[in-house]
Amino acid sequence: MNLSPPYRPQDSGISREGSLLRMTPQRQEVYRMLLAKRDHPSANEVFMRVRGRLPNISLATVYNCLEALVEHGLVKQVNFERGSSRYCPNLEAHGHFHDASRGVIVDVKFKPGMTLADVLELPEGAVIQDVEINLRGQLGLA
Amino acid sequence: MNLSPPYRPQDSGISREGSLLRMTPQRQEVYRMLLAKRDHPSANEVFMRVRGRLPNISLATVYNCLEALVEHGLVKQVNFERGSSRYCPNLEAHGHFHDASRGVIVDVKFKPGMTLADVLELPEGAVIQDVEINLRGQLGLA
DNA sequence: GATTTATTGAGAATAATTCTTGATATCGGG
DNA sequence: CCCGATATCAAGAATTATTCTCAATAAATC
Repeated sequence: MNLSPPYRPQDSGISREGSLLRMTPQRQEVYRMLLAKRDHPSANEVFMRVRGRLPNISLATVYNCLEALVEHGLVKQVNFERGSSRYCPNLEAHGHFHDASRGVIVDVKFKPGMTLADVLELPEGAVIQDVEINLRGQLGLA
Repeated sequence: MNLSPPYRPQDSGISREGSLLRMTPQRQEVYRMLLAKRDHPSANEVFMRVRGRLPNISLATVYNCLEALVEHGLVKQVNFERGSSRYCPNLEAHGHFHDASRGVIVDVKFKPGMTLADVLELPEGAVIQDVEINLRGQLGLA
């Protein structure tokens, strides 16, 4: 998979879910930025970062790209309370810890072999499509 | 604690957290509605239900009341993706399962004695103020 | 009882996101 | 390779849930 511009049709087809995702220059750059700095940026933050390489990109296009990446399973959308959505390229099952006083969100791993089903009484016969675990608080000193 | 109108000052003082909450007729009615039908209504749904008894209440006041109840720990605010916030009077630690095809949100209990800390590798020394667990999918036949 | 503070209701304002539209770009079939 | 069908883009308008502003009322405090 080639993520460098210029865009060439043969770059298309990145996806982890149903249909293929056409990897346009805009989507490439948005995805690249998410991989480069994994600090859970908002759409607007992605917009500002991406403008360095694509000065003509619009915020609406950033939203479109993020939506496409999320729909194709390359990126996770993270929502804390009613704040703006944030985006995370970590595809492993994990939660998020938000320290508002430091203004950071960090990934929280599962203990090896553990899942939510080990602690929750899931409804009988339920099919789970997606799980979201959000913690709020203060990180330790380190 | 008296939750019936008319409002009398001695009804004040309901709270599970820091300062006391003045239990005005509006807050009473909003809280009463949440307890009466625990289907995780949005602010607007609460507004419509509360109008039966308080025809002059405004949506802004419903938001104010919900905010006050949440701040004082009597009600939990539940957020799914970017939809409107929903409100839940179940104060036990629990998660929420959202079945979009049925349009319902159900509470999901923890297994006895279990907590998130049993499955997550929490950051060393972190102080957790709040936890949110949201599941999306389809409930079983029952 | 007078003064201060909190709450209410009505509507305006805000913020994040989505929608609309016309222009471009890509795809697939012949 | 050319052409119609589709997809994507950018710009700005529109939407939606929520918050803010402010004058009026109510309750708490002095």
